[in-house]
Amino acid sequence: MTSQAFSLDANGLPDSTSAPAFSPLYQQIKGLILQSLQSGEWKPGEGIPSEMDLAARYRVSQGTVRKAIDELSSDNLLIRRQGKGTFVATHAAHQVQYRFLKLMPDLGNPKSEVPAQRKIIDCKRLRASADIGRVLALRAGDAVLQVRRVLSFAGAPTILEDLWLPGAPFKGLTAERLSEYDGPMYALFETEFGVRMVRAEEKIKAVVPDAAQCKLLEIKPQTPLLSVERVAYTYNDTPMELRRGFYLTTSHHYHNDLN
Amino acid sequence: MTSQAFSLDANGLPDSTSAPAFSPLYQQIKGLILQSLQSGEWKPGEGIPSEMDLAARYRVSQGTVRKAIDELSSDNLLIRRQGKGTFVATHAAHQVQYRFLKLMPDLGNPKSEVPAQRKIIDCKRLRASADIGRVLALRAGDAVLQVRRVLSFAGAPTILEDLWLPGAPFKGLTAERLSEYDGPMYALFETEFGVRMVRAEEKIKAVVPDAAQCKLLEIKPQTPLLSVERVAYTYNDTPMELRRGFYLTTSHHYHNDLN
DNA sequence: CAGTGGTCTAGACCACTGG
DNA sequence: CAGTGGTCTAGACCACTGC
Repeated sequence: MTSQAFSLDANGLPDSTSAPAFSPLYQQIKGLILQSLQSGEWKPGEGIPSEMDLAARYRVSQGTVRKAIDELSSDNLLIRRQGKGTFVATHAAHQVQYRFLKLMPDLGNPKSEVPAQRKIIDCKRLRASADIGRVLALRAGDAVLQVRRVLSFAGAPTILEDLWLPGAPFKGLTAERLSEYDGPMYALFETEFGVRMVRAEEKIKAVVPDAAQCKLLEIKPQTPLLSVERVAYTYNDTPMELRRGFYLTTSHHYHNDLN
Repeated sequence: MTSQAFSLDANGLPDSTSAPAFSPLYQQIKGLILQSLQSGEWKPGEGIPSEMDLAARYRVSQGTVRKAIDELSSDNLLIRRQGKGTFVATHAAHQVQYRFLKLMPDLGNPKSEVPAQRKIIDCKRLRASADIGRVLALRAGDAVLQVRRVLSFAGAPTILEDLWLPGAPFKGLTAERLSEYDGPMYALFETEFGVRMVRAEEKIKAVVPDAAQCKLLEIKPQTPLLSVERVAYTYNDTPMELRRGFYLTTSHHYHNDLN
């Protein structure tokens, strides 16, 4: 790919052709950086070239590159570290163990939380149902990986998760691989399958568990649970995971900041 | 207040006194703008001076003011409109009716949702309990306003809310005022009491309703509900409202975007 | 048309990191 | 110390709004 793939010249002058859709230079730079991230030119955890280097590469000023990186940084795709450089964000960072998990203990601060104990209940391949296929943008009958697992905190089963992954990108994922891996599941997806989850949407309801769920979570019937249905996306807004979690909220809560 | 209340000169040179805590100019400008917002110099919905005017007022460049406004804008305290100016954010904006309410209908897009029907069940003054007082940063025994109301969508009772407000700032708030007002409650707080809610935190659990709640929401016992406990803050991180909502999630869900 | 926010540049200097 | 991101400035021009 050339370093001048965008349609404005270095001074931001628009094409002479009538172009009602105006896109600022820094947005186009942002797009180019995004492409390099998708293509794997810079991998999660690695550093990207310095602002000056990128400015030279794209033939724009440092300020323009800066604004592009600013946005990618606030989108949590890049992480800036003064004096060191700019790095590709990763779920494997030691700092925040579970970036998408918003369940917190009612008492005590989250940081002192002991790491969750994970147990894979089931992991099998099957054909996508209509519902699952639609959410994951698959064709009817495409292969899907289905996983069920339980997370326990301090020995108490607290989260039951069913998740569905498109078969193709996750070829070779087995219960063993999942069990052996010590760290966030999304970190394994990054290192083993090159799939980086960028954002997600959750729909939350209150539900009554069925018998199987009661048994796995060791609760008595009628104990209300939080149903958390998550769709996680990679770059390009491609859905790559459907996950339905059932959270026991007797001593935990789902935390959300509004602004 | 002078226009030079900050401790750096116009070129950003630090005080000669040893100052281990470095604060960039634009952060200080941000603080000054924040003060003007708190003091009511610019009221919700109104426009603030242009970037050039503010730059002159604070004796800095337009770019520095710009960066300050950028942050306030991404904090949802200001709203920029190209060609028109920069305005103080308000809950009264026609566009987004309920900025803090994340309950969405399962079917149909949120925008076509009919406005909620509101009904005040109860509104009384009492002394703060230990729990409430702690959350609202009141002294034990301070006056507190307690409100209970029900929101219905398309005729179906869906949300039961209990809320507690500090008595002093909301002096004069009655069930009548609440009932008569047509619009978001937070908009009424702004216009009638000069209290602007800036951010909030929510803790969500799944619960079983009691008899009174079943009756008000017209549901049968054991129907699980979402318990949404919200603390809302004004400027300065001052807590100004505790609200406990019970959401019926049979045909609605709590929506959350993760990134 | 003037006035607003939005983009872009070029250059200077500061704060932080690591060798 | 050199290299990185972070701040600040000054000036030019663009896109949008409303009179």
